[in-house]
Amino acid sequence: MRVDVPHAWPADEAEALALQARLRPLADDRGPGPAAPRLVAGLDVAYAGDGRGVGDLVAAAVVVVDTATLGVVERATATATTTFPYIPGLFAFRELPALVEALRGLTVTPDLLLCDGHGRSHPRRFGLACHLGVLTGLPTAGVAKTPFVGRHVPAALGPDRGDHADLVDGGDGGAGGAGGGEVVGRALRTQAGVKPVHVSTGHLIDLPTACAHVLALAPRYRLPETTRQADRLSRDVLRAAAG
DNA sequence: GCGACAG
DNA sequence: ATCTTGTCGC
Repeated sequence: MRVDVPHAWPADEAEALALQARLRPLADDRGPGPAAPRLVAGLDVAYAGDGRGVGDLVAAAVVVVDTATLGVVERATATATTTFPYIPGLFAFRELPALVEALRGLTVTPDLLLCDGHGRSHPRRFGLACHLGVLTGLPTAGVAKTPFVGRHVPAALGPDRGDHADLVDGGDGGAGGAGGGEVVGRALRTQAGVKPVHVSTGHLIDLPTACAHVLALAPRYRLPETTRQADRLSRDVLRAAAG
């Protein structure tokens, strides 16, 4: 598929922050988004070296899954060298170049992109998933393994598969009932008795819809099949490219 | 000033 | 993210 990056890539933190401010208004929070996406793509990046600095070899992978069968429809990968360090809140500038290159190798256009990281649950409401949505013009959502911005009330999250609790940022001590605050995502239990994943919207989809798709893609494991497949593929490619 | 901090 | 031993459980 075609993906344009119509601007110079940030060279430092200040430029990255400025770009986020410029692109943030372009992220569309309106839903509902795709009600029954046929093709959902999972994206992930594997690192060699310490994984935090510049000059590290990385491998990006995109795996498109057919939601009707959960079977793999297509896979695409790309290797690159990092040009931006790992900085919480600026994660996209580290991973996007390789991910965009991998997406360009796709012959089909996914109906939804699921990122390994956050979308709206970000300090400036513009995490990787939002950024990738703006660049591709496709619906996107973030599925993160750990919380970033926003907390949920522990007691509000049930133990069963499908149980969920809002991730609230701001307001009273951080996880609020009536003290205001902003809902930036949702802690979603994809497997009974297992630690939840953190879902947030990226672009052109609403939170309930995003959670429904993530849950459907995770019938057996904690992480959605898309993410699992992309994670495995990126590691395989990195291993083949490095050692 | 200090701690926290997606992958 | 990546580096790793052992351990519990299906």
